[in-house]
Amino acid sequence: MKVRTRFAPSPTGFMHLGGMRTALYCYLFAKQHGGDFILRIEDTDQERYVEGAVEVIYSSLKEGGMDYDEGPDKGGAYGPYVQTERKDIYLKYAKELVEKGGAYYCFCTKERVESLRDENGNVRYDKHCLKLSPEEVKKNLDAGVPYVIRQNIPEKGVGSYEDAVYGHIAVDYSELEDGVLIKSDGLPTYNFANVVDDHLMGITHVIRGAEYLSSTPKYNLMYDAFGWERPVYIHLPPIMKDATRKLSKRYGDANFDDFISKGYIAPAIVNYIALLGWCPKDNSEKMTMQEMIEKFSLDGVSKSPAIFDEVKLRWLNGEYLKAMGDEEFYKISEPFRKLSKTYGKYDGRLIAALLKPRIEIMSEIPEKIDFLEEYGEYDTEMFCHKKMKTDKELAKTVLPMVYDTLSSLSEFTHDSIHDALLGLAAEKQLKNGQVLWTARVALTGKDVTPGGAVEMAEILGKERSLERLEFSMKLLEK
RNA sequence: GGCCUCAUGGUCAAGCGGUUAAGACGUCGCCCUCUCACGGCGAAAACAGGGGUUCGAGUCCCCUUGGGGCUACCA
Repeated sequence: MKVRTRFAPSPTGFMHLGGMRTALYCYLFAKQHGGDFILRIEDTDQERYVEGAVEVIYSSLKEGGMDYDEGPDKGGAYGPYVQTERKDIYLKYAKELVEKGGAYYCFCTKERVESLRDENGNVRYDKHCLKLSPEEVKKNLDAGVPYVIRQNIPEKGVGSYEDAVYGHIAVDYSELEDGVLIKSDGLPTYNFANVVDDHLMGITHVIRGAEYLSSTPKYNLMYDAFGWERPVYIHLPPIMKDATRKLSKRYGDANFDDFISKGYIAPAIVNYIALLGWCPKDNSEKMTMQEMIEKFSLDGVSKSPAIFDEVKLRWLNGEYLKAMGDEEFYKISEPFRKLSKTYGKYDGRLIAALLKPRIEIMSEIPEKIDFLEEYGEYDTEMFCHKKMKTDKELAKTVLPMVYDTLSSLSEFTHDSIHDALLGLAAEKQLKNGQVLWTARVALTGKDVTPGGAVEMAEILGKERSLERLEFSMKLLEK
């Protein structure tokens, strides 16, 4: 049988990393088995619906490289893929479940249900309406009395199943309550819709967060009552912000889009979250999507919560950046270079190439290069460097030589500057560092720069380099 | 509160009865080097606690502690 998995988010906000990882595992598992990955929108909670959230789900999955085979914007043989568009289907199956004894109509008012609240504040429905005779039910229905449809959970017995990650799970039915399947607005709750849809859409493997671990026996009861085959369950441990808080949209820092705008790239994010809760057999860390598809395996999925570590994500992102071609980095870094005051004034390709191995996320770009535009009076103590064997007196003699050397250059390229400066050092019997350190300080007025004297001169260009050398020579005379 | 569930360095994690308890990030040190970064080498750093089972337990069982989840006409 063909494997079919589904990612079923509710459009209540932005795409957060926890959901992203669930989608990823669904995708990896399906693709590994040559199966289909389906996107279904669970929008039965009208109150939490957020405008635009569906589009974010589409674009995030696409950016993340998780192309779904069927979905609302893609079509497929099992549509529609939006639950509110499937309303009639649920009601039909709910009625069928009532016939089969797995559910029943409930006409109780909210007030009455509220009055059932126990000392812990938990409401547990007392099956009051289960005792209604068919005639009474029909009478109420005909009279248009508002109703919900509740699941009929056995009062005794144990519901158990084998989870592919957590193993044997057993819950006593007495712990479960007769939850609402169809709400008074006629829409189904998640508890019902997911069962009906997963069956109708031929989902073979249900992959979702571990928060459903203990309610799964309720779903199995429905599968059984309908006479449907239960899917394989694969529950996933949560991703945490820290030891006690789950990573959630509420903190506003777990959105995929936020990471993109901070200068992380999608493949790195996806690669990183894959590692939260899963470890490939060979312990690989940096993997392409294709490699992840090949290596994915359920016995490598862990059961314990994983804390999201942005420091490691940064590192991985940096690895991706370093492995990227210069031209590609030049292109994707454009929006971030634009944020710098140097934008448009220097050779963008040179700057990009210099930056690529030195940053982990692209939002670091402006601060790394803005110094190019901040040249001015600086502390000449920087010329003193013990290890380089440099000091101010040396600078006074070296700088004019550097000036002459550079000004005589007809071609101002990395190689020509490099050869000229090293040639100067050799000729004057100086250490490379004595010339280069001195030149770099004079050119930038900084003790730390991304790149050495040669790179700095190249970026600044001949005219600006000479100006700055001149400025530095005067500064030293003061 | 009840029920489900989890527990190896700071973090991600390998391990699936016998190992000097991997690896990665981070931290620190050294090397390379014109600073920074890259790269290379190295170090510190863990089986939550207590009982069993066993010749032998991080690995199996129980309890304790701690964490997470469920307990909605939310998903």
